[in-house]
Amino acid sequence: MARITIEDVANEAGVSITTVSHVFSGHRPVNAETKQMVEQVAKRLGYRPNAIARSLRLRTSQTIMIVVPDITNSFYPEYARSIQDVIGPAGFHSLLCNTDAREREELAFLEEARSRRLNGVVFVGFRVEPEALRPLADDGICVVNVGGPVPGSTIDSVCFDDRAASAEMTHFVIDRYGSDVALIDGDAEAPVSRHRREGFEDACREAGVPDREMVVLLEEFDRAGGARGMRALLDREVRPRAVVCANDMIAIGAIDVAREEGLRIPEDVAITGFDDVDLATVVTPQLTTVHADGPRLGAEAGRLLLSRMTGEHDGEGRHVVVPHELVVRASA
Amino acid sequence: MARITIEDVANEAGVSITTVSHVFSGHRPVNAETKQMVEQVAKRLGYRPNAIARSLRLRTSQTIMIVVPDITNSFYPEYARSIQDVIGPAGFHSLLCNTDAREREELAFLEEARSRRLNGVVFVGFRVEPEALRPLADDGICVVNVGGPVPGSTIDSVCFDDRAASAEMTHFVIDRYGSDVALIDGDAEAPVSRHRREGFEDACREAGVPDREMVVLLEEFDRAGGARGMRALLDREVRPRAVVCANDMIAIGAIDVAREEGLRIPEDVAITGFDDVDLATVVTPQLTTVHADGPRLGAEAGRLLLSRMTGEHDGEGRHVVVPHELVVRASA
DNA sequence: CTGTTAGCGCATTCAC
DNA sequence: GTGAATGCGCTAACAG
Repeated sequence: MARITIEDVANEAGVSITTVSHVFSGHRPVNAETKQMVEQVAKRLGYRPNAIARSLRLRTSQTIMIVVPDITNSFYPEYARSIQDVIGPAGFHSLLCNTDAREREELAFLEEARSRRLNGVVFVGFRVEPEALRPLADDGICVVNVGGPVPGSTIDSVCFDDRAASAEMTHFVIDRYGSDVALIDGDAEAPVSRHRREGFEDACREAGVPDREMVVLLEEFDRAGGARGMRALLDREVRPRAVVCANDMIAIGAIDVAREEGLRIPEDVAITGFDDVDLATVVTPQLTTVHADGPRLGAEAGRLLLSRMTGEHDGEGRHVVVPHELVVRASA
Repeated sequence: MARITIEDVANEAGVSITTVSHVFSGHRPVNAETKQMVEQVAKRLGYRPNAIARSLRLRTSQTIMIVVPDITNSFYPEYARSIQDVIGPAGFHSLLCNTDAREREELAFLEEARSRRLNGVVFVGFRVEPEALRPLADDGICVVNVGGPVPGSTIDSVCFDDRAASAEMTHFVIDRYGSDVALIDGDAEAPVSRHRREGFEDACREAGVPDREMVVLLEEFDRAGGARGMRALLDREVRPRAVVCANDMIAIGAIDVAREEGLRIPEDVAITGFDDVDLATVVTPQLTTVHADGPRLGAEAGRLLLSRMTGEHDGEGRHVVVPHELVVRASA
């Protein structure tokens, strides 16, 4: 129960703690016999180096924090896994943190990252401005924002061109089904939703839909939100011919109620998603959606972060846009 | 860039570090004015207590580790989230760790937990015996194993009765479609798969299926594994009338290829899942499956862990079995 | 090749 | 009500 320390090992082995330290770190040559002996003693005693003490001394925890809004949306686990795949081999650990898209949690995790002297943070913010990341960068924490750049900082950023993608999808839908189209968006404030909404509006305007006739609903980025939105849409006097959804989960929810109501998809209503998560090919009909490559996004973010943490890159923040792709399947 | 320490604050405020420490901890009364002043200085300087130093001193990190085999299977994120929901309010943080069901990773995380002097670990092991948890318990780490108990230890455990559930499902299927039934299991070694396989075999035997005619395939616990398994099954001379799958992801994969082959479900083949993840109600036809309540499992695990970490309970490990339920939908 | 020593930043025991 | 001093366990000068 009383933890074995490096000192216990040193005493037992009859050497100094310095020697023990070095047999573990390899930072300086140690006599082969001594080394072996120390290793044996350590094993016998069940010694485990105290990572906390080491972190304190080294002033680095070799760990990063991955902040996501909803771990329940499979887009994020895949994305997170991909980050881990790139930073893990370099010897970094990671904390996966779920904010539920709440401002308080977002801020709390950011503070937490400072407290724990983390080496890096990859942040998907829904409530908090990217500006909130500046203090971290000032503390020397490497950060990449998933979203827009933070000018004049060392903060890197990665994103999809959500606005363009959403506009493309909307154009596609209008071409096929006419301008009687609605959007079920995911969230009033989150940057993603704003961008996807703007893209939708861009396309509508270009198609000559007057502003006042644009149908935009704000729900939540999940299946229940999609269901609510679809119900609201079906209650209207004129039902939309096509429904663009701000992500796949919403689209699934929309499909749920469309089918409940006996509507055929896409014959009666066309429905599109966004993200192209696994679910998209599980629903019937398979979702027409925007393929937003989560793993790719994560890998990109991981690479940026890693190059900064290793010191390979410093200076002004870089910005990379990950390409998306329209995937036309059966739902529209 | 140079981190502000408690000493900086003390100097700037013209008090001792002891005082600063106490205004933050509240562990001893501090003159109201002094207190306010210190707080102001701290804010102005952007002081953040160093959690690492604190952990070293206090010998507790207030954090736990949640180890899962596949963060990409939505069962686990939901489960993990639920653990966090119970331990978070008590002031504990958590690390979510993904092993990809690999022995090396499982062991590495366990060691990691010891190194980091974590307060608790909730472990879902696929490769490593529960016995491997003993050293953690010996170190004073609170641990709950998701699976069987570890006799004579302070390790708590939670599980579903996988074997019974699997047998129930198999019985149900045999009742409906006859004894021409196959199992696509998920993994040769993992305890879950073993139990689900045993349940399947129990039921087959009871139904009079001779051992040598039992069809049991071992694939992986994911969609691709299910697809492979189903293809193998369809290549056989006599195709099974019903296919029991060891989890929902496998079942989805099986459905994918059944539909590709133009088979009707359940008219031509019945297919069942296990877990009842979100996907189960997204596929067509909706999955008949065993509802294994991930959030409930997590909550139970979290409760056990918390009661131990707070010292409310100590002594012999407790074991709780979370009830399951057969959910009959359209696929069988 | 090995050991002594000085902190890393904080909480806390004594002493005042 | 406040402060000085000690040590949590470890690494890395520095000094043999």
